Amino acid sequence: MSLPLANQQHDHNQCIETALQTARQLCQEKGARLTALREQVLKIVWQSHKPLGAYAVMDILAEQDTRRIAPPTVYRALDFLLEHGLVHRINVLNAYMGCSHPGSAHAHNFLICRACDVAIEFETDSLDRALHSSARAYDFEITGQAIELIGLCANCREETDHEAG
Amino acid sequence: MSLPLANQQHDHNQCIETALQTARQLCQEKGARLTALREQVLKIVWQSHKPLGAYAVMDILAEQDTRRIAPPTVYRALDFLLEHGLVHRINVLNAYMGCSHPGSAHAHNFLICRACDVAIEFETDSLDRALHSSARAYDFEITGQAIELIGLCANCREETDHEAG
DNA sequence: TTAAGTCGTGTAATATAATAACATAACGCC
DNA sequence: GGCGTTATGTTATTATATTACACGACTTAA
Repeated sequence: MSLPLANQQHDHNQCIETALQTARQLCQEKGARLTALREQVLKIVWQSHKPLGAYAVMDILAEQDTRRIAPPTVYRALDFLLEHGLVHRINVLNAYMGCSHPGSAHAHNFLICRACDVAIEFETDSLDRALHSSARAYDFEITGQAIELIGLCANCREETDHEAG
Repeated sequence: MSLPLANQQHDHNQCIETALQTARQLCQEKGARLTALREQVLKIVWQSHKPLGAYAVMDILAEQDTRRIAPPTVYRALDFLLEHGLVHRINVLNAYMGCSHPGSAHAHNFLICRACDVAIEFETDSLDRALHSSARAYDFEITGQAIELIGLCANCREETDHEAG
């Protein structure tokens, strides 16, 4: 199995372009208004594969744009994007990142590297099954989930090994 | 399978007592100092099976004690308790709750009822296996995890059903 | 028994994250 | 154009968490 794109050298502009295109299409289909501001925020969040805090987004927004940007502006845009599945919130980091598979119904599971901060979105049937079977065992109805694994990605572990060895 | 204690009528004083006893023993074994303040905070966190915010803990502490309590006091105590596995942090709620199985090596998975706020700690082999197999697939080394499932517990779902029906 | 060192706690200020409440502007539709 | 709805702007505030430094209590060893 090959490593996820986030861990490889890749043309990230392509990631951004794809994300924006998909977002536009999905919003059009749903009749949701992907306004200039919302698209700008989505693009900022997609600048890298690292989750970005709301205030970081705000700062970048302020740089790109001369007008003064206040927190609600950013949070509203993020809320819109969250609602439509275009970004995810990483709770352990209080941060936001672009969704890699918007549109497709899928669970939101993350591997978060504490060295390089990259967050990798993944899904597996076995995990979903295990989660639902646990919930069933406790007679619990799942309506949302936050699965966040912290650790070291392949790249960073390599570097650490080199330093150590 | 019977419902977890948190969902049943039970003598909660017993929960608290057990938690405190276990904590004292574990700390003694490890040479960690469970000071009066730390024990007091642990007891407060254990007042219920609902995660409690740091500032809520602070308010209760202030009520119990005439001296003024500042945030660092609480956070330091919580940090100590977290370090020694006596409490958990629930990220989706920015809140803390007592650990049901301190001392035993175990993963920290939670079912969080959004109606009654009770959080149930659970563990299953299949979930652990699925998590580790996912991590392996992405060549990722797990060092920490936050598995938080949001939804409705059995009790609350019953009530909702009654209302609806 | 005191001096030095460590660890725990107190205190003030500040950083970071998020929301409330209300005003204004843009858009979509007759 | 006028009207209702949705989006954005603006100010203030709340919620969560940390920094930095001071003080005190206990530990150990000269």
